[in-house]
Amino acid sequence: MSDTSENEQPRRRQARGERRIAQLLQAAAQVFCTTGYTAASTNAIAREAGVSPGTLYQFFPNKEAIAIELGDRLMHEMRETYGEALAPVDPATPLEEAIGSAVDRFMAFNTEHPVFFALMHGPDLPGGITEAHDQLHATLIGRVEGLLASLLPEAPPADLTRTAHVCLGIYKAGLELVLAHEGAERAAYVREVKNVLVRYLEPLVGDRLGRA
Amino acid sequence: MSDTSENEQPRRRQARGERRIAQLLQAAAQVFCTTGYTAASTNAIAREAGVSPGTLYQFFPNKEAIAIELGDRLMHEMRETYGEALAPVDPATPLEEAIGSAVDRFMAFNTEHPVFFALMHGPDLPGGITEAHDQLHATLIGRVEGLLASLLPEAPPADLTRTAHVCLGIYKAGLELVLAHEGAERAAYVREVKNVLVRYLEPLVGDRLGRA
Amino acid sequence: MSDTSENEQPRRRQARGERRIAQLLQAAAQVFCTTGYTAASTNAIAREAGVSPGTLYQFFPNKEAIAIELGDRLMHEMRETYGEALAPVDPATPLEEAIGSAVDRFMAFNTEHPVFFALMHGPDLPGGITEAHDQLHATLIGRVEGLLASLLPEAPPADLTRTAHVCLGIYKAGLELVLAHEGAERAAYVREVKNVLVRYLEPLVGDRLGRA
Amino acid sequence: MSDTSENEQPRRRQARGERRIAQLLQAAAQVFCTTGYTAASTNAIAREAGVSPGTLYQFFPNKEAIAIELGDRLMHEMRETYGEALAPVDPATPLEEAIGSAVDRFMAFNTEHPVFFALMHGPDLPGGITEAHDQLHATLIGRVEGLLASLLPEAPPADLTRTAHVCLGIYKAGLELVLAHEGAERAAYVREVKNVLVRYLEPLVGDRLGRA
DNA sequence: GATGAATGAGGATTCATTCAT
DNA sequence: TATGAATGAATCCTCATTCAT
Repeated sequence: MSDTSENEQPRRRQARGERRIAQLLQAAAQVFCTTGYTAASTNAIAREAGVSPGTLYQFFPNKEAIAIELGDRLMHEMRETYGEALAPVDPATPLEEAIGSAVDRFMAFNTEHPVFFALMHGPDLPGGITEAHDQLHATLIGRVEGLLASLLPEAPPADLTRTAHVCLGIYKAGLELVLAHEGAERAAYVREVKNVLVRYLEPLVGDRLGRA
Repeated sequence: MSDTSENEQPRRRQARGERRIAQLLQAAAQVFCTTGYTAASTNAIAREAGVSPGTLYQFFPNKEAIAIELGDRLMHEMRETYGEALAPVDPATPLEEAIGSAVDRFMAFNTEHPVFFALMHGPDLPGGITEAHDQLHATLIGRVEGLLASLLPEAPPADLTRTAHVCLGIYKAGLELVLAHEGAERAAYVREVKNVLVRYLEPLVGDRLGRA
Repeated sequence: MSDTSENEQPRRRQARGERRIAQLLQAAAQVFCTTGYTAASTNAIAREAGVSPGTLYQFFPNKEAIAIELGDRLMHEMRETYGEALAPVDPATPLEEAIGSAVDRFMAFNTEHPVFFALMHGPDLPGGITEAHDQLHATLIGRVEGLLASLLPEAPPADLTRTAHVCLGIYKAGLELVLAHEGAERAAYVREVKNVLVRYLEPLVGDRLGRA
Repeated sequence: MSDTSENEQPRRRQARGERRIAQLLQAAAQVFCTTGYTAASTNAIAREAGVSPGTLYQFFPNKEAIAIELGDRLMHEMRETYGEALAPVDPATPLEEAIGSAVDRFMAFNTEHPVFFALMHGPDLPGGITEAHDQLHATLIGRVEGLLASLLPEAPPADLTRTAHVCLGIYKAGLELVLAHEGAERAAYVREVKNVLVRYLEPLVGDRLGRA
């Protein structure tokens, strides 16, 4: 009846739940990485998490929801780790440096969280109907747009969006290659991704530099 | 039962078989496009082809085999339509023209054969275990390498392969964006893809031009 | 922990328990009405009641028990509302009036408590294995027998029971029709039910009237 | 290539399928009778039929479809066995005879096909949303209306429909009682059902007889 | 070759019920 | 008491594949 009992009892309960959720998400990450999103089964996720199927459904209504939550948490962690700082770029920063550091950070995060790729890639049907994927994609596009906005302050919104899509596409394609290689070759691919992006954005940004 | 029948019957049978195979592959293309490779079911393909599942298995041992054959035929048709010409490029051709025409041709083919994208994309698991996908990918890489070889005759093979992977990655990412849009926006994305590729390759090719 | 607490605590607990039980039964009524008895789930009942599944099982050992208790309370309320009066009928009362008022009262109760129908109907298997249903049914039959006994004092028990079953069957069938309609049509069906019962019982009762 | 081969091959195929369908429907009838429609599971039906679940789904898309087909076949058999003759009644026939023979025939059919009752009863939720049940019910109402139309040629359609619903309700309630008893008691209930119906319809038909 | 019936394991999801807290 | 997490069998249904005809 005291405040503590009313606050802590539920907290302890929720704590167990939270642990289970984390455990399930981790298992889901594992399974998504191994088999891909489409082929991943809720039963497999539950098995990987060492719980019964019923338990999974106590926390998530379906596979989609798991993917969405996973994506949310990843984006959250990304923001926490690298800060909202992805966006604002000091106009004085040379383009190569800006791109280089952004790519490095993204890559670091993606190599540490391979699920991210699986989620970005999404289901294999061209149009990709999945909410999870769409949501993640939209968030990413937003962040890239933010970054680009600081680099290309005078670009019309439509162009900016298009450029963001192209950059993200390049990054995703590059990421696939990076993840597929190791060591020196991986590093080489990272360099290529940066190159492609820098060279692609250079002319767009050029005016700014020219004026400065 | 006579000798003649032994000569002609098989021919007729093979002809019928060929028709069936074409029919099945077309149906498979349709289904792959609609549902994606992973989610496509052999039963659905058979239904779409208007034949029984058993018939399908008379020509293909499994889903994989269908995808592989489909990829082969697509590559074949691509070669027939655009010729081996993709590769040899007159060293005098300006880079933009070479890239532009190659992208246009690829894009034309891909828009006419949407399956191609589904096959390239393959199942959604990162590492891509599927033979069908791998095979198609390898062939494509080969062709791109060929094209690049004529542009960068002095590049070491490892660099060439890497560059080919990057170019194909850019192209695939671009294709996804192109297919996702229509009209003017689609055209704009096509332009962007060309831009990206040209700007990426320019410095590599530069020496050649400089020398010329 | 003191003696007083042993006297008062239980009372408070019982009071709370009673409230919980009432709450659960009301929720169960709601769910039974919405989804039918067979399809009703204990989890759904608990959710509807705003408590956890565990709490439900603290008061009821299973779904059956809920239905039984619900039936009991309904019968109890029925008795309290309309009195034991259902049974004793002044022999001088004309049959139509006796039947008419009995049907009206039953119908009023049933329209106010739609669960009643769900419970009477019971699970959809012909033989009705459910205790809940059986118990309710038995009680109802008993009451109808009581009513009939006052109308047909000389009928042999076996006939009386049979007649009671027939009357209850007619009433239940009629109730279904009544509940399925509204307004004037509903009223018309109520009239029909009365008609059927009166006409069915008339000849059986006739002797009594003739003799009197 | 001859007509026979084209006609008979499929026929033989279909023959196997027809047998399976009959077998599945019979199994479904069994299961519906035992457990009721709502609680019946497709797996249980398949098991009862001695086939795998997949086989069941080759012929029926879901439980509903099984029930519908079962109902259709039952109605069909009913019509074939007792003829469309249920409807037209010679105006000279005494009411008791007409009702008596109709009830006898219905009862005979229903005792021989206990599923019928399960299907008529339908799922246990009051509103009964099931197509199978609705369809069967509609057909039955239609037939009863036909019968009544010949007895009450001057009744307005709305009354006729209502009367049909009441009669069918009485019959169904009676059937439940009849099926729940055996031997002499069962016979007694059959008599009661006839009584109820005759007494209910007598006054409505009376004019006709009066005039005759 | 062609058919379509048959399989049975596996998919997502639900549910009555139990148990630690 | 109350909670809500946990269970695991059971639900419906699908699918790649095989096989008798």
